[in-house]
Amino acid sequence: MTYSLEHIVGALKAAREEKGLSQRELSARAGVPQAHISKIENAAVDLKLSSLVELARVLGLELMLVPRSLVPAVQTMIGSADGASSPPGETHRTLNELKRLRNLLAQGTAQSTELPPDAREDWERLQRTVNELGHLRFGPAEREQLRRVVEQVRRAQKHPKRAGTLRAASNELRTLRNRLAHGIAEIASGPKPAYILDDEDDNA
Amino acid sequence: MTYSLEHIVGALKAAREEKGLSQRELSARAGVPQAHISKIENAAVDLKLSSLVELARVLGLELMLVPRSLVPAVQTMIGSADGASSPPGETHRTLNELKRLRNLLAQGTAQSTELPPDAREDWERLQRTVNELGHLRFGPAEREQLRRVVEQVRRAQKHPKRAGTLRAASNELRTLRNRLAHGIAEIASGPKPAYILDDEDDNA
DNA sequence: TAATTTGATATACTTAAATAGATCAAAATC
DNA sequence: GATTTTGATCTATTTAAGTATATCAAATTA
Repeated sequence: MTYSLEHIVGALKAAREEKGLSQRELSARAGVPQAHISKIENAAVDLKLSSLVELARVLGLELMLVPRSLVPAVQTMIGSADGASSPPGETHRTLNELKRLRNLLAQGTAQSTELPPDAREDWERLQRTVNELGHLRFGPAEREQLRRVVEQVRRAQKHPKRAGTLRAASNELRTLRNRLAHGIAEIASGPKPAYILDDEDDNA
Repeated sequence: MTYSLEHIVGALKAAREEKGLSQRELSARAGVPQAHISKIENAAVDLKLSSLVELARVLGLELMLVPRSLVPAVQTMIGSADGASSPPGETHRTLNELKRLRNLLAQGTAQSTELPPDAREDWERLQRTVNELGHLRFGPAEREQLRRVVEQVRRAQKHPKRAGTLRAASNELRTLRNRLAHGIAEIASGPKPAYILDDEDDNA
């Protein structure tokens, strides 16, 4: 296989991992069997253009033919867009942490109607907040804070009647969200995104 | 077929035409049958990645997966690199004109040994000069001048004993070459390319 | 520790890309 | 006007992508 094929195939795998998807999850989204995805990522097939385009689309990528002389410049652009403020692999871990939290909240949703009103409010607030985090950019410290929130939610689910744990988790997640939203404004020179905040915790 | 597939296929055809190649010529270089190239360019097959990569390579292109958000920027870069100082289609016509001239000179080479020494020298000078033109950038006026040179060479071949026609063609081609080389230096801000010129017609 | 998920590999089948070569009408060239 | 070149289409054959499904060992999660 030529360099270019290996490069394409490697980029697909990296993009899948970057999005925190398993091969089975990508399979479900792209309509391609998991076994075939494994072969593709291992360059064990010479895949068809339409298959490549579909996989790329699901992963937020577009296939382009670029004059060879411009390849280094384009690679630099891509690198700048991807690498900003996260160390390698960090995005993957963060997405996995967010996934765990969403799973916990999804599992517990049926039970949350049995909670006292205060706790149910915390639960819903957690769900709203976690949905606001997906596009924000985490560092290791932020991911560690997210992990603590996941722990707190897990403990709260184990002892539903223990007062305050869900509230603490909700507050900490909100703090994390505001801190990240604030940091994004600093990184992105330009007008800040317009947030409509439901809480008084507004540092923007 | 999705937009992206059509885009890729269109870019291949445009690149082939830009280089002044016929489907048969591309076939010979890429090792793909002409009939298949026709189908590819008409989106009548869902071609394999290895075929695409090979065609792209021959055409001076590289296949890249680009984040969707960067596609407009990359397209702008590509447009700037291609479109500089030539109107659409101009490069194609110029390459065809250069091809004609090369063909004429190649056909006439065997006979040129029968020419008087002066005329033979003009012939060789024409051949050297035409080889220096391939990478230079023509406008409509320059292409018209090239066309006149092709006419002059054709006439010289019809009447080999008519004095001066070959010399006139050789001089005009040299003038065109120097003008283009000079123009290139003006377009490309930066150090001028280092030419080693065989003639006194040195305007650099 | 047990259960679940993951990526890799296998079998069997269907569909189509790729190839070789020929041929045609239209366009371009001489 | 005659010849050559071009892009498109055709037939027949071979090879392999794509699919469905199962299974496995290793890794991860609970």
